[in-house]
Amino acid sequence: MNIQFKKGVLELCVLSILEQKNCYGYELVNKISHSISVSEGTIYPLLSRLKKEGYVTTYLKESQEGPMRKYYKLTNTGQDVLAKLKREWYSFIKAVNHILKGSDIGEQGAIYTTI
Amino acid sequence: MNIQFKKGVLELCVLSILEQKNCYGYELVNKISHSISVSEGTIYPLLSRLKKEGYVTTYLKESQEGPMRKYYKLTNTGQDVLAKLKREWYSFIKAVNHILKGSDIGEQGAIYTTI
DNA sequence: ATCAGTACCTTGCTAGGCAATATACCTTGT
DNA sequence: ACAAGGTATATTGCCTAGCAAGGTACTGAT
Repeated sequence: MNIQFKKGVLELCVLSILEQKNCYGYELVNKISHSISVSEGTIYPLLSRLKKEGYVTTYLKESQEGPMRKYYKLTNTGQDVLAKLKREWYSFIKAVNHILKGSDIGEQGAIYTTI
Repeated sequence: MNIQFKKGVLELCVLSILEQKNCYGYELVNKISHSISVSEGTIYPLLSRLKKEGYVTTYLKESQEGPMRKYYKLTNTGQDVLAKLKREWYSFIKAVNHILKGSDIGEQGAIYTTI
């Protein structure tokens, strides 16, 4: 897994998951790991950043399976940032695929984007 | 334009363009700039890296419009690396779009990938 | 001569991901 | 009782890659 590709994208992923459901850090690591390899040393500092920026708020909740969980909840600001990041992401991959297209077609299939 | 998204992807773009045609640095900056904002201070060090890694070779050629141009040509190793990077890129965006999907459908359209 | 376009390159800075490490809670097996 | 493993949080130091800013130098037009 190319580390560099993830730069900035994990923030998008975390915000997107939090839009669907409040989560705690460890849960996010596991959820994301199904699709993208990621470590705790990445997610926890990222979550601190998101809170510092005002994109999320936190609350504590007890757990039967271990120590306290710190849940993260998206704010209105966070929702706006997420929408902007999504737009940027889709236009970015469109731009990259446009550059790759020249040597792509009929070689490893095509990418069809409809936005 | 989100700077972080570009991390690692510009290498893919440069290699992909060079697969289609030998180019000099300034030309690459202009080509890529049509789709993705990028600066010379990014591309020139990147090209040095690619040469150091043995992904490209270089040759000089005179120009009527200015100083000498340094052309970059993909090596066999470079071709292999490009193929691998492309595979990684496509599987990466597939993974990210899978994570985003939950809140995506019927909101800003869908991304259909066929690889 | 001076400006703009072409063409190359380097320095210092910044952001974000990761391995390693640390802490502490709870359950299960021995 | 206690060790091991899963759950859960957080920090430190390192590395990579992109960028703004600055520098050099050639050519052609004003």
